[in-house]
Amino acid sequence: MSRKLNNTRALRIIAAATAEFAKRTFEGARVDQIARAARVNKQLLFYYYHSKRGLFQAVLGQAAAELEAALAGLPTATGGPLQRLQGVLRAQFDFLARRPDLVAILAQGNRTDLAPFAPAIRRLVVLLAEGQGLGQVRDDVDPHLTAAQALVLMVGYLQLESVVAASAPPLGADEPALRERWKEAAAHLVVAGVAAR
Amino acid sequence: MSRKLNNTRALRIIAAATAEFAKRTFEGARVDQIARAARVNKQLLFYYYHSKRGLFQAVLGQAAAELEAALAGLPTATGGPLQRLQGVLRAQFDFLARRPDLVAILAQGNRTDLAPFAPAIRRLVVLLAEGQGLGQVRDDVDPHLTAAQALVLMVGYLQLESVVAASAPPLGADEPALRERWKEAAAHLVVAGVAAR
DNA sequence: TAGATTTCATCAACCATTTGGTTGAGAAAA
DNA sequence: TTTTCTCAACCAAATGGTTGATGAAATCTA
Repeated sequence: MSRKLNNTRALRIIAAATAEFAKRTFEGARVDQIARAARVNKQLLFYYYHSKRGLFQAVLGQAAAELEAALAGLPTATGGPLQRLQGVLRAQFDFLARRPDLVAILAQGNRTDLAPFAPAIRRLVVLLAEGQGLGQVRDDVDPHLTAAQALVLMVGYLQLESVVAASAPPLGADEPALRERWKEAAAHLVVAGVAAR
Repeated sequence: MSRKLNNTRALRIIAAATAEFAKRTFEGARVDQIARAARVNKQLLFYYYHSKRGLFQAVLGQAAAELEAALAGLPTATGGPLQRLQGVLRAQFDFLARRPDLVAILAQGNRTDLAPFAPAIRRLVVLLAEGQGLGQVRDDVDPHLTAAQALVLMVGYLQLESVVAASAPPLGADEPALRERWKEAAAHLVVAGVAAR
């Protein structure tokens, strides 16, 4: 039962650590608290991951993997490249919005590690290039730059949501939630910005 | 000489604290290090600001004030609302890019405090509304939302610059630096996105 | 104005608590 | 019986915060 238990516990540890690192930042996170939340002895963390930093790397890696897997599994919309682009943008945003912890972790990762958002960007780049091939996306658009803009629009919003909410909100009671409106506006801005006229 | 000295030291403290908080996050920042960098006794920090958090609030307030002052002093471009909008976008980005410490501090502030980027957004809202009045900005554009998008595009980039750089960079040697290209692309995206057709 | 006193500003030395990390030993598999 | 896993107790270092004392202005007093 050790293997099973081990695995289960390792998962619990990663989950707890993800939450803690996301909420409190690497420096702010307390190893003790992670252990308690995972219902494990603190030493187990060091046994598995050697150090706080090692644990964080594990969390980061798993978060990146999760993101990549989720993006790969997104439903492929139908229609032309522009419509598919819009669909992918919406789906990516929805996923990121549902997993703010991943966003927080990965955004921290950028300081130490390589780009964990790369798969998300790549996906967009492909669609944009495809659109250019079909003459539906303007040729003077740089797919990489535009894809990165789209990502920043999504990730940046999720990190600054309270700023946006605090400064923008004359929003009627029945209006769609700010987040939904953002999603639509961002997807629209990108698509409209690259569409060949 | 006490008043002068006090003031000078207070300034040094704020400066040092801004740098430290920006680089290492509130939790990661070490009071000791701030004191050393400001060449003051550690206790002086507590004498002035009572606690680490208090010091951070002071830093945050001063950063917000600095941002507001700088934005107010931006040169007003000439031309129609759209051109002025583009000018303001460029100028705001330039300023924020030159003061990454302010960005880092203010972005942290959002978790605890009210929106410190509000003045920047307001400025954009005014221009957009003006453009709508003149029929140069589409009526279905929500000025608040669009202004926030522009801000996220700028601030988000500065926070995720390494991600963007790591995932996008097939950039030729003589091309303008990534940051410059981003500035232009972002300003263009926003302006083109709202312009009445 | 000289002196007394109160207030402001500054510091070195401390301190209680918390932190990441160890130790050594015992279960449980293999 | 060797390897893998788990834990309670421990520890040195660091951290935010405190104490008590001391120049030096500013304020008051005679």
